[in-house]
Amino acid sequence: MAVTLKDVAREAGVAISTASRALSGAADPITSTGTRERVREVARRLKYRYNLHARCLRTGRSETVGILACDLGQRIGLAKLLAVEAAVREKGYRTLLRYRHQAGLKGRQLGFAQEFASSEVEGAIVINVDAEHSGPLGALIQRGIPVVSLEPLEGVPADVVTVDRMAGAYLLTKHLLDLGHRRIGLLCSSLTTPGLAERHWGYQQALAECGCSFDEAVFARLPSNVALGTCVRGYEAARELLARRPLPTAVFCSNDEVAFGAMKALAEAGLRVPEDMAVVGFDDIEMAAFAPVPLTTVRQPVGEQATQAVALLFERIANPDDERPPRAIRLKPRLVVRASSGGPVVVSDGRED
Amino acid sequence: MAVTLKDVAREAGVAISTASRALSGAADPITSTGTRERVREVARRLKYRYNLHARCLRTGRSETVGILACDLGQRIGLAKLLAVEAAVREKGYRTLLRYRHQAGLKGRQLGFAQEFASSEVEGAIVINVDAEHSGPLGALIQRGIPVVSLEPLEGVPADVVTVDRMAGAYLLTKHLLDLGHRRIGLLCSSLTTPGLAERHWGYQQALAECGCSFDEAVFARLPSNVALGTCVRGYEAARELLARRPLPTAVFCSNDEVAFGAMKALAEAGLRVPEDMAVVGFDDIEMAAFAPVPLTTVRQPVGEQATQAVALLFERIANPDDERPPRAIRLKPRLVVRASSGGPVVVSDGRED
DNA sequence: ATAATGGCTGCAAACGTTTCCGACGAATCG
DNA sequence: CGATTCGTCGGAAACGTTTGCAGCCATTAT
Repeated sequence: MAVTLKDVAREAGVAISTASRALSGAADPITSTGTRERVREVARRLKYRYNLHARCLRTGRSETVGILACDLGQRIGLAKLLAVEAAVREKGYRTLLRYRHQAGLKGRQLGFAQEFASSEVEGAIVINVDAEHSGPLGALIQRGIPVVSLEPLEGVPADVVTVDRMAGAYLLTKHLLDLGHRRIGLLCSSLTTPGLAERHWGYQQALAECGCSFDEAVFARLPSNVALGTCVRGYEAARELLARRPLPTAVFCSNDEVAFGAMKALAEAGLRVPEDMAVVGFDDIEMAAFAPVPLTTVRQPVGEQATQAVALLFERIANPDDERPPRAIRLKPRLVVRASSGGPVVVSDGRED
Repeated sequence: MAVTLKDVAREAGVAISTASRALSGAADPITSTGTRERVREVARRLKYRYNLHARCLRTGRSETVGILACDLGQRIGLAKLLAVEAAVREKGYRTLLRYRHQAGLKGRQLGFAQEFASSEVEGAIVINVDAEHSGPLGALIQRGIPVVSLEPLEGVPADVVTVDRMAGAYLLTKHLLDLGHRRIGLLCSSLTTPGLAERHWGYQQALAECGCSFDEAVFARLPSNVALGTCVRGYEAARELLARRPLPTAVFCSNDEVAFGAMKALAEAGLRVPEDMAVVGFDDIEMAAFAPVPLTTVRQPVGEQATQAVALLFERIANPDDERPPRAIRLKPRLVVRASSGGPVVVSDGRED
């Protein structure tokens, strides 16, 4: 059906091997200029396209990296996905997307990482996985396929390029403390999940420096049903928090979407932002500046994270026998002060840590 | 390096073909239960994984569909991407992501659709492409690879499953007219791009029914620099619109992100929503309900669109020789009335058209 | 008891490409 | 002028899998 290398060779009057050389090697004069041009002309005329699987089977390289993600409810995750895709493409590689909706998890217990066929991908970038998949990820690495994660991973010997959430949380909390807040609410889905625990530590550290301590009463958990959407979950958690007394004077939201939800809950309760309650988010998605009250938040260096992760991955791919231990790169986020915290609107770059 | 079928066969004491049959066929008793179990046990022990490229080369099927997208700046496009991925995965196929950042276009003039190698994908879903790529898409179809698009496509014989934007725009405009508005601003990037032109028609049709006509003076074009982000572009366009006189009493934004930008411009100008100016968006992204003023908009049936598109694609894949002409399915969007338009908050389902 | 039947299994070809190796001609050098 | 070298090309093997075909053995029917 499809036109193959044999057709091109026959039409051009050369051997298959010659045709292959004429088409693959870019500048190597392993074929004479005459035949090379002739073969290429024929290939163009016949609309020849190489067969991916034959080439990959023969060369042993698939020129593909897998992108693994579990929950892309937040805009920041999608931004990272796109950034990784761009960085991978920059290297001339393909991207295979493997996405597991949270809702679909119960259907199949098998981790999706181990589902990769042999030589399907040469490496993988993990945007975001829940803990249940760390096992399969380990199996992947054991098969000699390098993995780089954008989130902290426990018990898996993978390189990680993370955004220092602790520093981010510290910056935000410090910012609120500097503005005089002493009772700062906390809205997130868990205190123990790796990425979130980090945030909590940063929050607590800033509190401790100020002589304050964490009061469980200001913590409201997001509903676990992700099908609700992150804004809605933030809204629900905020309503729960607002029912308690005494009210905090500020609230720390685990991401910008949650902050949007919280703002709605505050507005409905007749509370003004930031006069009655300050609000800060996390991520600095584009909409943060367009929130009901422009949102003070912390910016994740998405592009840099993707670039570095992909660079690390390709380094591993190029040196498969290199047994060097997993590396961890932590990128510093940047405080973006807007109106929702009530402070003077400035941007400090937070590199002092 | 990797463990192959030959290793499994040798270890199990059977021929390669037997091992293949024992592992591939699920229930066909083409091998005896004894050997099948034995081979599977060995495969499990050796952690055998089939080689993707060898299998695809032999069978001629790659079990992969490509996902093509050009500009994913809006949340709705990402929602569609994820929905398509889920629907494809449901069918047991892989998804290959091909994304072209708008900014990267000038770099390579080659359309990305024709870049697919032979037998790399069995079909493709187009989320969103600009007109420059319609040529390459045609070439793809000519190679016998079915394509289904989620946006209207000109001059390309592909199936399309679109959301009826004209109906959506009509619903929104009618809604504003019913509320007494007669001068309705229009914020979008172009009046001629397929998807947007549709919207404009719906807008004009509703206007015409009411005896009004379109006044160019209420149309403000979004800045073309997509790197700015959609909210910012909406903000800029709205500022331009607000500088003109007489002011419209309502503004129709080409999507929800633009509406966010517009709201900010309105707030800065001291105008209240909806009292001084009503605002409507398009798409109904999650955040629409969490805008500074909850946004009246039109909901795109994302899940249904993805499911139908994938169904159509697999129908074509299953019947490659079927020469039936391209089909077009138009899904009806649904009006979602919130506070930003000033009407009574209800939800009509717009199926009367 | 012999022939026919049918279930399992092994052999080998094929998918389309890359690449090693040998061969051939021309060109260069001694 | 003969020998060596170099550039160019063709032949053929190999990558790992699926699958048509043929052969084998056990079972059943005649």
